[in-house]
Amino acid sequence: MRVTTVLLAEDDSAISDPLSRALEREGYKVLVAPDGNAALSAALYNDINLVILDLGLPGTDGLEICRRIRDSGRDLLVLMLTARTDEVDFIVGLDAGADDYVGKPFRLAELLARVRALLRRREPEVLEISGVRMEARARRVLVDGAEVSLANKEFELLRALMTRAGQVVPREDIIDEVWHDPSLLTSKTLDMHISWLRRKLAGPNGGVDHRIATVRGVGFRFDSD
Amino acid sequence: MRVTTVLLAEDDSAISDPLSRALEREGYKVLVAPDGNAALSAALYNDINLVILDLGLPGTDGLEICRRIRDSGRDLLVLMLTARTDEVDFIVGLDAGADDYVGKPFRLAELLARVRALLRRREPEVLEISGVRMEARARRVLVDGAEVSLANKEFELLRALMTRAGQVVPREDIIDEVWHDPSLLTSKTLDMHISWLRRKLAGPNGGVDHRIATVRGVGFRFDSD
DNA sequence: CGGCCACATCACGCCTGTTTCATGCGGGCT
DNA sequence: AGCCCGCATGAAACAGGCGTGATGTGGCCG
Repeated sequence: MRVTTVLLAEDDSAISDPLSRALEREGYKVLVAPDGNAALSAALYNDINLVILDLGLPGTDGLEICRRIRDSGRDLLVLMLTARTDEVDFIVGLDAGADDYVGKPFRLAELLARVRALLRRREPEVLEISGVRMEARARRVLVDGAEVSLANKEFELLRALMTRAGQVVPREDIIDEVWHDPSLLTSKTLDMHISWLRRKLAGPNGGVDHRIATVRGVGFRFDSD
Repeated sequence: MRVTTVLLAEDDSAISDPLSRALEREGYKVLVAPDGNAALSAALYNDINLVILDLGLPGTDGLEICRRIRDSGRDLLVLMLTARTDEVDFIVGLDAGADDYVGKPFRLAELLARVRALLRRREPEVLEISGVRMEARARRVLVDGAEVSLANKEFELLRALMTRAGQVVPREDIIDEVWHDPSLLTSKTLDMHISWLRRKLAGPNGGVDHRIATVRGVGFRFDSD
């Protein structure tokens, strides 16, 4: 599973509606659960990476849900959301095993930033394969020691390939991950970016890049030598 | 990067437990002391950078602990934490030598922000990267040995970039740190200051500055050569 | 061998993010 | 008051990112 999935456990559609749209725009797959039970079962039986959990959910108590999620041993992040901003709740919330805590009202940008920050923990800081070194936080890529400057999409594309080096990554997966938009499925845009990326990876002397292999009818593969 | 150690002097484990987890997540090493004596000896005999000191600690009085820490001459920061939020305490607390003061109940985000802000003061007195020497207390900057005079915002901006040299600092983070005002996010003001800063860093002969790199759509990076 | 299909590239052009210029405002200093 | 400096902002120049249609290429299958 490459695409990050967020479960939004929130009953107020005045919140969940725009928020889920914002999250989708950020490239996450979003599930919405309008009450405690739905949230819990969604969290346990789907492949979720992060739960945004409103404490004021109807049905099972939010804290209880959080605890049960923790007890289940699943590796997912919990970001608590609540109208009550006093310390008691935040303490109790963190104690129940939440990874972070945002009080309402919140700024959308802040919430998104927190989500990004939480998810960043699961990304490796530097990846080095076949002479290509990718430094995530510096957003920098070195090929055989020399820095090459990649555009945003190129960088994401390379990351998508490198994090699964040695395996074929289907076109569809790449598009999900880099463009977050299945409507590009039929487009040649991806090929274009592959082309640019290969050229940059090949170095300035313009040789042919041997690292990104095409698998006809399926996708691409970043070879680990 | 050195590890920053925080001493959490707090007896209520309902607070210290989750709070220490939150601090650890921020990347600090955390020690917990459940009473006054433990706090004092931990502060004096361990390599602590910052103490979060609950005034309501059992054993030795919190203010007294603070004074003793100060008297010991150790270079550490004290952030006071107390249920009593009236200004009398605040005054007394600062008088005892606290560097900052947070009343309960507090928001987690706020406490963490204060901690970060305090620790920023501890940042190295002089930072020297890629030929740029920044003397924090003197508020002076030398580029290849020659002093350049920076305006306030320029200085803060440069500091924000230099303290995270080698990493991309997102526009949003910079604005948080330098302007404390998210409404500037959409504005070109930051770019303006970047522009001025680059010009000054480039030196009088007006060459192009190579140190501050733009990362399109993300932020800026101060390159360590 | 011929045709088809998937992929690679080229050339173009829009659009968004960045840089810079010019301008104005306000606060501190003389 | 008059001046200078720091700083925000609008407009305009500019650059690079990125999607698309046209066109080339090579493999695969009949």
